[in-house]
Amino acid sequence: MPEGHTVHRIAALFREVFLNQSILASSPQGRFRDGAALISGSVLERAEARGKQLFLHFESDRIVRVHLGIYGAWDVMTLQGDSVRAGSAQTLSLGAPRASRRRLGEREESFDADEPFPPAPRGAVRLRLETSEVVADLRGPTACEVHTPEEAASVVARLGPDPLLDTGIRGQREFVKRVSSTSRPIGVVLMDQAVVSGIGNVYRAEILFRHLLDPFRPASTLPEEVLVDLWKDWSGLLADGVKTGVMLTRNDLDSAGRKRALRVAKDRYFVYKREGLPCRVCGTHVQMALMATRKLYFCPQCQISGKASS
DNA sequence: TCACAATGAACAA
DNA sequence: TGTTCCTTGTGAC
Repeated sequence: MPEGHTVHRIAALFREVFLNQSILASSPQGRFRDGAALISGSVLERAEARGKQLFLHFESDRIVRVHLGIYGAWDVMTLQGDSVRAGSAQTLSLGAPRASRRRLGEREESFDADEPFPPAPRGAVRLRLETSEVVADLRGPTACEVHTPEEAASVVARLGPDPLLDTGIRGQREFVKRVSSTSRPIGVVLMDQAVVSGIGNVYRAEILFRHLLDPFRPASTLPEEVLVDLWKDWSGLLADGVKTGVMLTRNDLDSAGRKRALRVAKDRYFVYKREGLPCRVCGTHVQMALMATRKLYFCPQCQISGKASS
């Protein structure tokens, strides 16, 4: 996934292309046929992200909640250039108009494709949202459901603060309170969406490294100033991820290195998926351990044994 | 062709 | 703690 930054980008893109428009909804795959029928033809009134959850508010108090899970993705295709003309039957009969695709999910890409618009669904499309100029295909989500406002509210109520929504001191206080009230390992707690929204397996490992924290240390033993730093760091990383579409967590790069890392995934991280490779700071081999059923990467020197006994 | 991993989380026991 | 679900791309054969 699609960690928190991806979902905020999707919400922003949907506001850009779908807001206040009547949307055709369908489920080419069939597994969301009833839900799609409930909303099809109605106007999208709001599109919002909270952590990893996307909420699409349609008329008549119908809210579609989408959670991409570990490999869900949206494929968004828009007509380019003379979009209105290109979409007309007359132009279509002349040949395929040019479409632009943008995928937002486990990997983002954009490319041009010479194919008719709207393109035929490829693969298992759970939900297709469509106007005359834009098609968005959803594949592989963990959750895609139509909610009442009450049901949506109860989902939101179970989520920890999101730095993009809970700005200022309130979000920070809520984060500090929720983290410090549990003795579970900080590496587990950062992944818990009831504690803080939007952090996934990549950001978890990278944030812990950036603060030279032992992932196994009980959260309740961390000083408040460390927790404040963690919150501020997550806020900055999330904002940066939303802006660039990339999880670039290294803060040891010059501008050329940063530019390269935006292109090359292997250059983006301190420890994530770098098991056995030398730590970028101390050269010790990065280790991997399972934590909260997920692969956790860390530097045993920087984060555990090498730390001053503070 | 096939096994497997992947940025996630709900559920059972 | 372990199992299950969702889908696709990759890399080994």
